[in-house]
Amino acid sequence: MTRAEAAHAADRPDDGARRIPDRLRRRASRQLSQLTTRSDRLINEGLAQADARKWHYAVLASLQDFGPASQATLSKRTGIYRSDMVGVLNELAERHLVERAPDPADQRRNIITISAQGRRRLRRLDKVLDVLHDELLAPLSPAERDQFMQLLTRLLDHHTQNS
Amino acid sequence: MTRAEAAHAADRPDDGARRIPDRLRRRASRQLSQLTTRSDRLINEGLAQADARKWHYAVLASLQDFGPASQATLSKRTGIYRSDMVGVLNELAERHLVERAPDPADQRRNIITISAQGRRRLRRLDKVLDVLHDELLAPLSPAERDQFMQLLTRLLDHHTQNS
DNA sequence: CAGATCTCAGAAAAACTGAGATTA
DNA sequence: CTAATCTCAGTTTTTCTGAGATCT
Repeated sequence: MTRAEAAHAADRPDDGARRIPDRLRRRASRQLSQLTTRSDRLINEGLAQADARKWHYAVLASLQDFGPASQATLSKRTGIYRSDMVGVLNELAERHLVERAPDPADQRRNIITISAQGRRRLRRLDKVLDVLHDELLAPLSPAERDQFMQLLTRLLDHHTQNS
Repeated sequence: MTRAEAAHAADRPDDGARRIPDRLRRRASRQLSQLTTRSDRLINEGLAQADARKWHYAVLASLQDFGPASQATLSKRTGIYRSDMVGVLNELAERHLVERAPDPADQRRNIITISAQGRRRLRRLDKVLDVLHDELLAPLSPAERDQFMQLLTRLLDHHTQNS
């Protein structure tokens, strides 16, 4: 900071007691997107070390928790765009983590199934993610982590209803 | 969902009491990035209606709260990349919201100052953002909003220290 | 000379759109 | 004929890199 900047900073109205944080730190949208930038970077780099990407995890977890599904259904569940799902599934199928078979009941659809290898992979990625989330949430106590997740989830549910 | 999918879903282990949410909803990183996607969209569209973008607000707010600054300092404060700052300031200067003058003390620097018109603009944008944040945080009580902000800020501060 | 600052051109990654082919 | 599904090609937006010009 230059001398001019420092001098001006000392003039600002809320100086001294400093009860009110500056505008930028008061805006939830900003704190959210800044934290998400950090979080995404942490997760992406961590998963990259395990030769995975977050979409891989999303698809495997969705298949494990909800069972086999068409690509369109998987798109809705994971949030991956229908057009990007193709590529993600190609990567997963190459590694034999999922199987893609035509739906006998509807020839337009593929039915995606997680393989035994895919389940092993998911368990591995879950462990990696546990460690990464422990780092992400490090400053919070277990109770605070629950609280945080609960607030996040309520907000997200509210904004997901109408879409 | 197809019949096959529904049948399989009924087989999944945690069905019934449903104590444990599915994997994807348990991961803070995922909830965070999904909420941020919604939040960013809300804010961007809201600001667009006022012919502004979130970087405009960030720069104006930073200038108002901390006083005139060089572009490099503004970059650090707002999180806008040094190379993108040029374009943002061009847009703001075109609209006469800031003034860009060479620093007499250091000819490499520009000193950016908010104008009277810029301060009016900032007050206007603050009102727009108040409304948008009320929508973003709608499901939370005032106490919960504080709690949420406090948790967010602690997390962000923790991850901003070392960089 | 090393290092900081501003600027520009463009790479990289992610989100998104549109349309063709196939089938219901 | 309309609508859904999968696929591909490509646009848009945002983030980020690198380097040149100028100045300390």
